[in-house]
Amino acid sequence: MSKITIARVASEAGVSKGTVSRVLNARSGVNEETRVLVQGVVARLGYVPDPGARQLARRGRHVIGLMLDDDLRRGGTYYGILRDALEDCLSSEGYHTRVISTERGDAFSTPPDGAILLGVHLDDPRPAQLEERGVPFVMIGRSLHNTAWVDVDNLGGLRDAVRHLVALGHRRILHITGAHTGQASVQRLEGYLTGLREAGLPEDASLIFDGDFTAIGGYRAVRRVLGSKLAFTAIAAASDEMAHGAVSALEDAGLRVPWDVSVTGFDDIPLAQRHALTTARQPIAEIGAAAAELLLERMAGKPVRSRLLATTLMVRSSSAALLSTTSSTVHQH
Amino acid sequence: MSKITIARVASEAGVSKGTVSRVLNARSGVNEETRVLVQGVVARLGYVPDPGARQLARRGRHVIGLMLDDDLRRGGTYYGILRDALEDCLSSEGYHTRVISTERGDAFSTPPDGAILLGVHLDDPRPAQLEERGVPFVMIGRSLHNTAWVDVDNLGGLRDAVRHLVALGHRRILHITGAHTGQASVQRLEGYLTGLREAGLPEDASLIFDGDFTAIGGYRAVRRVLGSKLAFTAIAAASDEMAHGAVSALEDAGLRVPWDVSVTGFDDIPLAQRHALTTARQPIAEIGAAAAELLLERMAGKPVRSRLLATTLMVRSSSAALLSTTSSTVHQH
DNA sequence: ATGAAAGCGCTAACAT
DNA sequence: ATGTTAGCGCTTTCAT
Repeated sequence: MSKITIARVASEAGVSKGTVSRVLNARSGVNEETRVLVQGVVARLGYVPDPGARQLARRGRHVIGLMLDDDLRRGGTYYGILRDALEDCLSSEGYHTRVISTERGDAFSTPPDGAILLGVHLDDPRPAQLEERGVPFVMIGRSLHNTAWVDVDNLGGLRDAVRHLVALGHRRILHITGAHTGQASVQRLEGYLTGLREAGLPEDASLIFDGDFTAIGGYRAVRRVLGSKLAFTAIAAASDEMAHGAVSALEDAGLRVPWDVSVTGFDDIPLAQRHALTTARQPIAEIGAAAAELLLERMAGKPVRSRLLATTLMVRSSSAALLSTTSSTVHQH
Repeated sequence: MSKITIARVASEAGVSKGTVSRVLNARSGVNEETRVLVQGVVARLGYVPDPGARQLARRGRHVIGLMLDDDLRRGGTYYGILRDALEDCLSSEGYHTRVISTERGDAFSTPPDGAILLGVHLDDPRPAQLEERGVPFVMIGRSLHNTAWVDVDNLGGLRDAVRHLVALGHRRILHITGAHTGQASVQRLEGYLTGLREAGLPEDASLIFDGDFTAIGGYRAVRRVLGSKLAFTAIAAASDEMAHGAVSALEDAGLRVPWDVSVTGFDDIPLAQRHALTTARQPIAEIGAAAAELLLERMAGKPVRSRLLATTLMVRSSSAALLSTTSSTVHQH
């Protein structure tokens, strides 16, 4: 059984390759009857156009650069999934993804035909460089530039976590922040504050603890909290890693999650599932898909668009209703 | 400036497209002089072959499957780097990498022309499935099967770390193991024991602590150690994550690294550099390159070969010579 | 509205 | 050892 080509579809439908192509690409100027006929044959044969041939014939260019600094690339979980999602979407459209390491300096020896930027900083030179060279691009994460971007609703995610905790009866909710440098941390902190505000709870700076997105950071934050005799019943961390560290520290101090303290994370990495952590899930695959879509639009010369994707609160067993006794409030053990 | 094609390279080099193609694909039957000449022009022009056209022109589809379970793919650091290395090597040979998720079950709707297997378990069905379908493959990590594999010398790496600690004067060296299930953990433990044996030190089961490859696991292991009044001056952890957790726990207990305790890791992830951790570096990119090479050999019908890659001990400031006073031995604080 | 034919950039036979 | 040429599967003129 050899591969099904457009020629096969054409002959089987009794039309020319050109007509089949027109149908495939939803081009105008095809008789409704013929269109239906061809679509039928396509479906029956299970024909899938060859992406490579397609791009080749379209005379377009086909290389998409995935630009990131090595640190991010080595940074873990997020990158792998995102990369896979991106590749999935783009390769089916006939594009080929190439990783361009900022550090290796091979950035522009051969500019790609389009680019996806990861980990863009405020004074990042890449957007300007690409602009200058006329390479269309989409950034993952928001920016001030007037460019296309895709981002997750960090604020909304943390706000949802706080809402959830408030609904469970919690009033003394701590927040462990991520690294100061990132936009995401700032937005998540803002989400935390928004959640408190919505619930009519006071914003109390003493409830906010610095983390660094690592499990150890979360662990240590809780250690500090416990050392400070602060009263609290819940912790909304800015990442799953930190939430995991926080849970561990609570356990090591003899507190039980969720009975004594409720904890929520952010991201929904596999670790969150393993530890049954309530968390705001980032739709990483969707972010990749959206980025691919927007980039293709840009490459087609369409106007700049951006997308903010919502998180989904995954309620698991690290959060529970506050017991209605006053004694349940945790004081220094 | 229009796109640079093989024709452009050919004319610029004063040869035919065929010759350029032969050079590009490292085919035999090209004069050394011409080869160098063409390579020069390719480099000067920054020519990159169009992946689509390439795939189209080749008869077969030339698709390499990257098979892993989603858990591994989401597992972080290692995967991202490896994937990049693999893609680098394979795409320059005209192959296209496709991620095949074991869980998504799309494994064999269209079998790839070759496959790289990650995270193979003892009773993994994939090797047999591939064998049955005649798909050549290479596994990353050793196995009992008579198949090609690439692996890092886990035993040697840990042994080197222990040797290093012994050379610094350490005698009471702890080991924190990884997850029990993995081959890598077992081999690293074996390396630890080998190191002790070489130095004429006794194998003492009470010096071995269970970790789980996470920072929190390392942190907790050290907590247990400190709670047990065990005397020790160094820790050889089976991963950087765990070493990092161990260092944190030591610090939190008022001990200073490396003055009071020396710590070594394994992997050399970016975190190890940030925290100046002495560690056995895994040559991840080389592993990818070797896997690509061996797979290409297999696909060319050459005999099965395997490769064991050495680690490199990166000596940084988490390890130091043992002070020659007896009092430097750490007891329960 | 449809068909015929000319490429897109590349590889692989077949010549030389 | 190198040049020549015929496609690979598709889109896109240009005819009809």
